[in-house]
Amino acid sequence: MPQKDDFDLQNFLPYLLNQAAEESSLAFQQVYKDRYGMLRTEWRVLFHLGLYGRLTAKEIGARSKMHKTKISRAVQRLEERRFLTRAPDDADRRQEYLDLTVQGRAAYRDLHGVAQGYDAALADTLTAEEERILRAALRKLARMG
Amino acid sequence: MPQKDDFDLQNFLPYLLNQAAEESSLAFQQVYKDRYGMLRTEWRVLFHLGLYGRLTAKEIGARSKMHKTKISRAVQRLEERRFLTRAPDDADRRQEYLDLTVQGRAAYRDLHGVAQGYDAALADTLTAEEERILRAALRKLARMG
DNA sequence: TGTTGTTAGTTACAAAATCAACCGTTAACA
DNA sequence: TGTTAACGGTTGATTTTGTAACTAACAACA
Repeated sequence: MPQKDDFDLQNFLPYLLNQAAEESSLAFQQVYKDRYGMLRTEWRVLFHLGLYGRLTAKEIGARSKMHKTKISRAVQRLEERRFLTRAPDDADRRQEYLDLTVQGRAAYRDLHGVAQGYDAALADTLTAEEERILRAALRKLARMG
Repeated sequence: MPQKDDFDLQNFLPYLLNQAAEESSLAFQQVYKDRYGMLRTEWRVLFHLGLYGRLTAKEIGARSKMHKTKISRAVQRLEERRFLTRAPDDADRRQEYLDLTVQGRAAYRDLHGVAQGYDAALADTLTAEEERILRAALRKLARMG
């Protein structure tokens, strides 16, 4: 029982997805790294706080599916660099509320704008139909509904 | 000039791509790790050699876009575990030809089959049109033509 | 209350990725 | 030829990630 011999790495979805993900994030990665010295985890935490406002680390974890140790370390670094502050929750002292500082919000606005422009530029390499179906298919594969 | 406020992480293509890539590779990762103790870099090198036959590390790098240190270390581990051998190139002694051993080819055939089945299972969560357009769009984004 | 189990978050240690410097070989060319 | 630059590949130091064990706080319920 021979295998279809046109099955190579370029046809393997996980590989294709990974290549596309890496390639497509390269230029943007450079921006948050160069402008704010951030790692991807930090940019993600910043983005969540900028978009949804005050959150706990747990809530960020639930939304982003990042592991809690990644979040913990990202929060530490963002705090050190004065992009966010922690506020104790008196009703449950295990958790802390995270808020962006003025500086954090400025970075968020800046990067949000860059991301939007970058996303549009990527989408421009696709037809409208491709873009729509790509997004739908990716959501399915990522199990986001 | 306000920003479109429906732009969140779930709409940011690099993020979506990354989530889909991670989610979709999880189960397969488990297979080459459990059966052969391989890392992703090693599975990729193995796959390239299985698919294209004898290659140098440089050629694997050109095809896979992996960094040369990753490839160097993956080759080392695959050699230690007797999945491949090195053959000197007398015409250019800087480089070596890499060949799979019998054991390496067996692992390749096994994993190739698993990958094919896994890819088909992923594709089954999509409609035929979605699948076709997804692959085309990913190739564009990954700049593979 | 007291015990047991769970949760939010951190820390310690191991595994892996990244980056720069490096070695031996080949190429370019004076 | 002799010198310099470029190349293929490896190594070592540093950074980042992953895994598990941990702390402090809360919850459930005898």
